[in-house]
Amino acid sequence: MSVVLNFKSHISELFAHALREVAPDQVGATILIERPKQASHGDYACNLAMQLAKPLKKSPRDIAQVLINALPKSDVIEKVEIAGAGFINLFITKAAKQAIVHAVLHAGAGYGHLHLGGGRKVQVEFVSANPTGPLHVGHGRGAAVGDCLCNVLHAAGWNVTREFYYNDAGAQIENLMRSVQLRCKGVTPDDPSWPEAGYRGDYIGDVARAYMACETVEADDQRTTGKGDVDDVVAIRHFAVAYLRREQDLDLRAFNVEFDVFSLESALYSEGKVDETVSRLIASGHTYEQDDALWLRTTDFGDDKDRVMRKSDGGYTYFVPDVAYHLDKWRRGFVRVINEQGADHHSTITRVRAGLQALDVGIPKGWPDYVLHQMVTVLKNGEEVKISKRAGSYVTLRDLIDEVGCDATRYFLAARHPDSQLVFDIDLAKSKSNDNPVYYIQYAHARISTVLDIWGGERLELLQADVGLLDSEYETALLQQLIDYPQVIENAAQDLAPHLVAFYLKDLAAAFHSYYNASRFLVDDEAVKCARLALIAAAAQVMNNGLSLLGVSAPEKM
RNA sequence: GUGCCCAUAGCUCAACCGGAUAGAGCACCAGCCUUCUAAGCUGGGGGUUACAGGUUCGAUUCCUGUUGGGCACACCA
Repeated sequence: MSVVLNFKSHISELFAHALREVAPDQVGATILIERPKQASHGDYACNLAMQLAKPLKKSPRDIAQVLINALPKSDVIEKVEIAGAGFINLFITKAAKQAIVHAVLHAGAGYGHLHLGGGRKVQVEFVSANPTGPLHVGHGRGAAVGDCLCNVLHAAGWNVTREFYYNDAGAQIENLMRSVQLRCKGVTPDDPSWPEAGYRGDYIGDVARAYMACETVEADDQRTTGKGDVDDVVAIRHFAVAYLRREQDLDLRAFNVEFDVFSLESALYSEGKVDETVSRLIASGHTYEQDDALWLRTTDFGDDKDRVMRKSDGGYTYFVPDVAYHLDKWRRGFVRVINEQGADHHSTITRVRAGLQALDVGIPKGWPDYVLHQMVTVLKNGEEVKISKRAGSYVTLRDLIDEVGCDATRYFLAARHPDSQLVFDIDLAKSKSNDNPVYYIQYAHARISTVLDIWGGERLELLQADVGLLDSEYETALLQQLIDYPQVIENAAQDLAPHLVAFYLKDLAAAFHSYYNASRFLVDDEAVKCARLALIAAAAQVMNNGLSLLGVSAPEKM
């Protein structure tokens, strides 16, 4: 019997065939195969007959019967039923389900890898914090969601580039430099002369101390040494950015997030890309001068008002280098770009897209894609935490990692739909109890590791297992979970929704825990033992694969 | 005032792009360890999917409006 790995697409093909036969003029109909919520409705269901009822002017149940008669033979299908208003319910044979065990064990870490992306390039830009302070919780959410999204896209067959863009030019850097300079001179934020917009966190003092002590920091493949000269604003600026870039890098490393490319706003200026973009926009005819400023008519492209490009003081507004940056991405061959950002930046989307359209260089209208995550609030002892010692006005990512660990932080920040506001409950994330989903999943993995350890046999033996012995309701449920995994990857990649992986893993762990409590694995009957161990080894493999997408470890012991 | 996001069990959240009886966990109640990890499992109660309309065979899902919460609305970034 041939092994079918993706029942959904297999069944979909069967129906496509039947549709061509039964209603050749309706081949445009979308064939949707779904998993019914109720087991009595089969393993998969198709609603095609109901869709066709109107155009064919026949009752759905009649059409369903005709479709079923035209379905090609398939040895993975046990039976087909018509139910309800005209649903076609399909039942998969036990043997086909059981075969998943060997499929998983053979594929190993590759199980769940798909070819949806076809090796095409996609760039995901995320975090992109300004180098003006430690990363905060919001950046943490961006890092967790973005990194997990990259992993999911990679698993789905995309060639992923992770990119971090940092604004090392512009007003906020001047502000940073001035704040550090003041600290160098001994002025502190509680001084009345401290600028309203100045940065007040303790870390500014650290930067100042390091600069005055002529320390050397390494960041972005460069070594920068403090000059100790309080009047050299260029040196202070350079050092402060390098110092904070290094600090952010360390935070990211502690969070197990790595980037392939760092892009600098300042480079867009020094390489002439900003000027070129401005020239192109002027040439495009979408700009005009007014009040000593240069404007882009973004209203031509759906914005609610036009935007200033060049201020009356001669400087460019933020969105100009942003457009230049995205033009650069396009030219680097990224036909697909996804920007993961905090929702507080959503207003830039229209502007950037408008700017790119105005360039008229063939960039598609909706390019690039965006994933916006909503705000994070941090809770401890039932109360909102708003400050940290180091940063002052916000909770840092480092605080969370130090307090609850990398695994739990990543899990909680990635396990929610990005569109929903997130409450990060520190007490929950720290709790080593069954209300903590991270431990729940990891515990399942550790239990399997222990059982396999006690067994002590060679993994290769499991490949010989007679999986036909896996027949209980618990085993069937677990088999079904393993079968569903690739579909989860597909959905997560398509919807840019990495949280689906987190929910899936909870379900997978639940199916295993139930099985564990209901059955013994290390039984006397060699064949049964082997079959059961093969199944849980496969489950552990999928847990491993899924957890690695989340960037969460899969411990052998707990 | 305008735009974007959200609203589902007491709490935290799901629901496979419109499907069949809306699901988990926590909390509450009642059970399960001389057995491979009880950080686990089994059972129970708990819902007008914020509200009001609309679209159709069928709506938590799509459309309109209302209410409530968040975010953004600079010649800031």
